[in-house]
Amino acid sequence: MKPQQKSAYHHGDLKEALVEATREIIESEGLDQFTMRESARRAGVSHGAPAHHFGDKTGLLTELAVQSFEARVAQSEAYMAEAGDDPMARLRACGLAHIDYTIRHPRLHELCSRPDMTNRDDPHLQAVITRMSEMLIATMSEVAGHELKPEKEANPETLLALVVVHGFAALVNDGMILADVPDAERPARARVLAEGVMGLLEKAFRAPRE
Amino acid sequence: MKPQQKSAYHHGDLKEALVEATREIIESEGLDQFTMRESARRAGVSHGAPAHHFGDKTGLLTELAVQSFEARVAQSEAYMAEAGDDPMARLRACGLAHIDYTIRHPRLHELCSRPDMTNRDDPHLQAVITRMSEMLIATMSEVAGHELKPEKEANPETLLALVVVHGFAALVNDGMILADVPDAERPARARVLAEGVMGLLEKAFRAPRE
DNA sequence: ACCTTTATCTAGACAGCGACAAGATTGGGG
DNA sequence: CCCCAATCTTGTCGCTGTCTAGATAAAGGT
Repeated sequence: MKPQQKSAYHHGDLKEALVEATREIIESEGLDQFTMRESARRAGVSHGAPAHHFGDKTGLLTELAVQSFEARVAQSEAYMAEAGDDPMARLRACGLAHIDYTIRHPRLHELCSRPDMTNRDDPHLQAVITRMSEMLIATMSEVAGHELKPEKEANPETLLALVVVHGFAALVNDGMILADVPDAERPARARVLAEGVMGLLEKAFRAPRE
Repeated sequence: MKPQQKSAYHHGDLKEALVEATREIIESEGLDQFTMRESARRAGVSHGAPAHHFGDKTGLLTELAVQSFEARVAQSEAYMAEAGDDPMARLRACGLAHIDYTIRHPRLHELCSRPDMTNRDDPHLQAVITRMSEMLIATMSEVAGHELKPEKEANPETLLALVVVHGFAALVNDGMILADVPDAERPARARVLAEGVMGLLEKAFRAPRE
């Protein structure tokens, strides 16, 4: 019953092994270096095996994208739990968590933001994205003091928060800032900069009634 | 001397024709649909012809990226010239110009932000990116009232401006907002939202001395 | 006018890719 | 015990990017 290779056939947990191999390829070599055949090679199976579990290339990548989103949400929940009960502190923690995850896993984030490589109609993918959106709206609602509409573009504060988190991480990953900083130090340096930007932002947040 | 096809050989302006074909493929079909062979087909030459002018796939895409950056910078300059002399108005125009270009040409912007598909060491590419950065710093310096350092991460205001422009456009192109709006209306709708966000932001900008 | 040089483009080959189909192997339910 | 369904292999197809050698045409010197 162990998920070891009992024989050439019936690997035991090939599906997860393929996803894991794919994650390793993408995180170390980059998204364009991934091929189904290379994943099969690393899992020690033939080049046609992955198709049986995932249908096609998009299917495999979609499964990895789902797992990445879940890890992102989990990290965000952990940061927020650590932040205590103050709504603004929880919002900051949420933003910093997303920025941190995006910078620590730039290739996975790239995968997650590429509709041409993932199946946007996949129910698991839709579910985790929905869950992530609801988390944000709930957090923003606590700060606002009343229930906000689920449409993110409905109120400028939600939009601004999204824009800053998304934009800051993208700026780092696109090499427009902190490009010369070693990878290991980048998350810490980014956090300092992000806190500075967020400090500036709170002026805009604390005076919502003009 | 006309750049028409004088004969099968010596197209006359094949290099530019290939770049143009590549632009059309990418803007209409997407970045992953582009192949050197398809560009050659559209230009009416053999599959090996592009390599002579660009070396390899990256060379061709780099040339297109350079042209895209130049168009972006040109549009930004036009918006700013139209905005008059007020520094804050010029900064707003600069930001709106970048957002507009990014949303109108999402595939080209994707190309420009993918180091794995373009040669970052290309001198033309470096030149136009440098020119773009200098424009931003100069514009921010006018607003600040004194000369800012060229490092974008040096002062929070510059960073925040970058973050918001970059992030807003990315949010739209990633389908996280305005996803249900038809392509034709999206730039106009985005502009309204962007002006709203920028209005919120000016509170943070107008009180730089805490 | 001729001939050579050089830039340009063609044509063919190669390995690697994703997808598909057909077959081999294995484990579990009747 | 046996058959069935799930799992994995093997071979094939058209496509890709890149490399090579060769064909063609324009330009320039004499």
